[in-house]
Amino acid sequence: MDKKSFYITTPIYYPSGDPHIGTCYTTVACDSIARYKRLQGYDVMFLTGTDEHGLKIEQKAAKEGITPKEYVDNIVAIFKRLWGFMNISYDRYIRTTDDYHIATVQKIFKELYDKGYIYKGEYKGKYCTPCESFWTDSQLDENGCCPECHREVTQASEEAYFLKLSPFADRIEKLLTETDYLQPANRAAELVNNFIKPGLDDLCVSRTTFKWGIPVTFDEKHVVYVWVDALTNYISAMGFYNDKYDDYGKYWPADVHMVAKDIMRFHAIIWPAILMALEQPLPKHLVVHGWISYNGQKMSKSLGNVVDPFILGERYGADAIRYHILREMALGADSSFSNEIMINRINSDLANGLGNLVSRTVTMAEKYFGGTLPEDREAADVDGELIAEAEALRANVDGYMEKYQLNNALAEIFKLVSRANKYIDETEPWVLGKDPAKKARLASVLYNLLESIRIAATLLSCFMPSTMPKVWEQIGAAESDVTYENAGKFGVLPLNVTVHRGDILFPRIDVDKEIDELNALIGANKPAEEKKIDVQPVLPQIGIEDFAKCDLRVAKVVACEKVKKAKKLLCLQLDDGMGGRQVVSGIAQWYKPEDLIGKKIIVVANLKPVVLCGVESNGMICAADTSDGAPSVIFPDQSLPCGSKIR
RNA sequence: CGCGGGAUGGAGCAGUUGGUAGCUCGUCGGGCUCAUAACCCGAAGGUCGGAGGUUCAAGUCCUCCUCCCGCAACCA
Repeated sequence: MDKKSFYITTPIYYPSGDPHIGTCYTTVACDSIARYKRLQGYDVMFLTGTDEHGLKIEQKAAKEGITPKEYVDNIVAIFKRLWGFMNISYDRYIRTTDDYHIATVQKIFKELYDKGYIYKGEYKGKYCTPCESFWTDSQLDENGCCPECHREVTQASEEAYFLKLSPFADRIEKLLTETDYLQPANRAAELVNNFIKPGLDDLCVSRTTFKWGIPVTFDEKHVVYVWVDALTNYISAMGFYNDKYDDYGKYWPADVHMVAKDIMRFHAIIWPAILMALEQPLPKHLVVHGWISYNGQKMSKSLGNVVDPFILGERYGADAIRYHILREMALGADSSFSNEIMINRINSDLANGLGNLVSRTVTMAEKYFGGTLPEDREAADVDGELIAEAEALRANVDGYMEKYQLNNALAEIFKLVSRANKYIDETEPWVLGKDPAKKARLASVLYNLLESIRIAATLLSCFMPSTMPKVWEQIGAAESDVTYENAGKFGVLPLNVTVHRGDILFPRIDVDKEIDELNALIGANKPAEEKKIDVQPVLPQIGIEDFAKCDLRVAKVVACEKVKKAKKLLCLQLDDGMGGRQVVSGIAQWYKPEDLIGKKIIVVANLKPVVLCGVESNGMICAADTSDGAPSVIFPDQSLPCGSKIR
């Protein structure tokens, strides 16, 4: 008889940098679901991979003087090493540079073109000739110039292919609002209001300005632009329109695409549209999770607060990291990460709770019975509650797993761990141990504990796959005891089970000491990173007369406040030695008003006035760009008089 | 009035279809000693952002307001 199939995917990650804790979260969550489904007996297909084309990759590779393929090969190796390290049990790893994927994309592109969903049009935007790149207005730098080379851009257009989305708008809206496709469903409003109601724009799906992509077969100067390339990985990996695999009929439609909220839009709107155009079935669920923030801040490479999963995993073990991020992260919402929260969680749940429970139970079995329980038993009323909870656990966990609420599933399992710890206090086995007449009762108590542990550890093995087998070993459970089937039953271990005391499962961590050491590690990394500033090319030469046009002056900040309605703007009142002036500067994220008041700074005094967010600005404050994107205001010699001219 | 999310004991969060406000951590007190200074019990601590309204009854529904966080706009 055929097993029921279950197909789950992570996004394919863009290898423009090393993987971090956020990519880790998605992947670990998918892995745990995949393992749970396997435990339940499903025929699981778990797909992950990398999205390897695009301008950014091409440029990064060029900068390092290697081919794009060499560049992505290097990063993919890091991804795979991390997934190995984190025990990710993916069944297939797709790279969009694989031949079979390329073949699929080309066929799909041609089919959509033949059907009339893709048409040739004009792509308009700001174009930088030296970089051969188009930029949207929001990508341009502060001077309205190219964000890469900071030279002027021109309004230009190029020929490009577009995918029609409007024919699918109604169906997509219904998909989002009337089905359980999108989870959590409350995000549907956001999508509908922002993208569908204003009218779906046709999507640019090809480019001629870079080469690192999949060529359009019938128009060689075009390469396929990200959407049709990346999203179709979910079906090309199953052999759709290619000869590499033959599982499309078996696994498609996918049961779950899991993504972070930043790419929800593409999976909620564009991907269904592509499938509708291809007349293929739609995936069953799109599960969207939030971001992990670090000490309340958004995690970003430029802020230097990206959590490196390798460092943490080496210190605490992959399972502890897996547990922490799964336990802390509620499905829909963002969650904050900090070293302190993580260590406390590991200590209280894993070391004090589960690890200690196993330790004390196994120790008592050895101490009182030499490791092997006698077969005589004596039940008592207090046993009932524990046993009932243990027997009900699997069904409760199932319920949460169905809804992909992994944090709640884990909470449920740890309730049983707590209950078992309490049971030890209730039954006082150390008292029973002193009375030879209570041997049978003591054996019952320890057996009930071992059984509770067995059930919890069986279910937990999906979340912490490397540690739970050690638990099984310690409590004397055989492989046949730790099945899904047996996780729903109490009384599976043999009556005369033999335990084997082992190493401490999760060592307790000294919080203060550990945090100091982690901070030291981060501190050690910082200076090294600062050396890696991308030095920007020097602008074209100018004559001294051009420079003389800039009137730079020393001025003192006499007052400073945030501009209302603007997040990034500070409004400064300056004493420029000429009666004063008001300047608006986009540094509110990095400087507080009190940081600047009373200080002398350098101002470009003859800049044309502009109005920003309704406030007039007469000049510009000089600041240096730093490696992390934050400006660093230049403070001149504070004894200089206001109005001093700089040349 | 750009879109959306949020505001609940010290911290982080639950609160389903409205009916005595819960959980985890932390704090304080007690118990126990099998265990990884772990475990168990108890206590303190909240006018559920503010103001109105609907209702016998609102954290939970309606209106207005304040503040925070993403995205969009402004980083001269």
